[in-house]
Amino acid sequence: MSLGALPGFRDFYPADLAERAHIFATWRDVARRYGFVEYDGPPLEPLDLYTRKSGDEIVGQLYNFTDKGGRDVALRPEMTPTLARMVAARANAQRKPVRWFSIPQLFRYERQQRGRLREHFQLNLDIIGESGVTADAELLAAAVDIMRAFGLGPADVVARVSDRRLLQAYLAAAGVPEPALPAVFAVIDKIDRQPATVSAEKLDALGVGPGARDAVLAIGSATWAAISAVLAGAGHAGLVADFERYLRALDALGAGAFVRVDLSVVRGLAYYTGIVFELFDAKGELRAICGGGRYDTLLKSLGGVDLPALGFGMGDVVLGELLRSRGLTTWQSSGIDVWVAIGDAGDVTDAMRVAARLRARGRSVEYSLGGQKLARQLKAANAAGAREAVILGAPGAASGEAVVRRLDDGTEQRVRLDAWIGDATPPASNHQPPATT
RNA sequence: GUGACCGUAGCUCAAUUGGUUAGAGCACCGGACUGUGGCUCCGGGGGUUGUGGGUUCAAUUCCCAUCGGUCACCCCA
Repeated sequence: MSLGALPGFRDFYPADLAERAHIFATWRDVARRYGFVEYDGPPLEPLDLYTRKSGDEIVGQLYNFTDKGGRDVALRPEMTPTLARMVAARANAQRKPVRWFSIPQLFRYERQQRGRLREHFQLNLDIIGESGVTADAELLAAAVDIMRAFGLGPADVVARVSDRRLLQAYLAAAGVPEPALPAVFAVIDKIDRQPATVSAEKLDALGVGPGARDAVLAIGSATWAAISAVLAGAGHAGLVADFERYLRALDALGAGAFVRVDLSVVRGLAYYTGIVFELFDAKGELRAICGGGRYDTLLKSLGGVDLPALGFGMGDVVLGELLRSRGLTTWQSSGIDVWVAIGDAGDVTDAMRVAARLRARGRSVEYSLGGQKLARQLKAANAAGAREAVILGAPGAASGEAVVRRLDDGTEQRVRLDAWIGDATPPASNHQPPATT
């Protein structure tokens, strides 16, 4: 296996690429329905585009090197810095809000695990230049509609939504000391992945009192009614009203059934400034399918333009695992349209002429490249998934006639070849359900 | 980067717990059923048992290293 792909990198065989193409096509279709337009940037960027935002420690997770011109460069680990640069360069010329999406291949030097490779494709969908919560709702509704487009419903996928400011206010109201907040965020971020006793000990060590500690530990199961009551009582009626407008907007956009308020969603620690969300499979078996939120200060710190922004990333790896586990494998190839076979009196050049004319009309056509007897040709036609075979030079056929055989039920029809080719039209769709044998 | 477990054909798995030439199903290729596919039957290709050492008369089996995979940390853009 010395010739295999590098660890964490994938070979895409035709069946694998069919899945990838299906995912991309679905992403593009929903993005288009929401008015987003596609962009792209270079896969290789200056190293400091990433260190400027995240510090030098991120270098350990980058594919970086010095190029032949002495420049420190890195394969892109994320799209946001590139987006920020591109938007900043033409910020004044863009109609606001900007709705852009991209499907970059991203790279990170990390030890791979299931659902996490060293390379993946990630849909990035961002809205720039709108600070109201309707934009937040629009963004999540798009993510939810992507799930729907793949055939996933509320029983399959849950959107957990939170807000950095709500969480902070809620913790303060519960009695968490102000200086301990960042460290408490870190504990909450891990609350599902470590025993409650460990989380409790960490909170104790941070000087969080017993009452506040219990509130933190139960934060994932706190209902919006309970949370909003606490916040309203603590003088945060404005925050509560804003978030409720967000939830109502999600309902209006048809995404409400997927949404669950869960303040324990922290989304890392870095640059999110407002509403954040994650999409999970409802069974909780896989990693997050999608994550995103509002990052109003990031563009200014990266690219110099001060515009509010929000976006999400959705990778192809976990999504593909989820679709396969749910049996939603509609990308399987449906095979070719026509196989041109030649009988006794036929000649391979006749098959070529017929194939050429059918192909010119958009049909997918194969014929036997090596000389084979008819039984063999039909066997090959069947293996190729052809829907019908046209047999030239069948015994007793008049000049200009051919036999068209349907391969699903074996029925045959004698046709005038010219008329039959003339009737050929492109197939309605290349995404038929898989042909079961 | 740290730790645990696992590596046999393209895929899923065998090989009487150290024993002779490593097998089967599926897939692939071909033949027969005397020139119209799927079924059936027959045959074929394909493995340095991940790799390299070690122990032994003998290693797929035991030991070490290395590479790869899985999982948990780390990290999550």
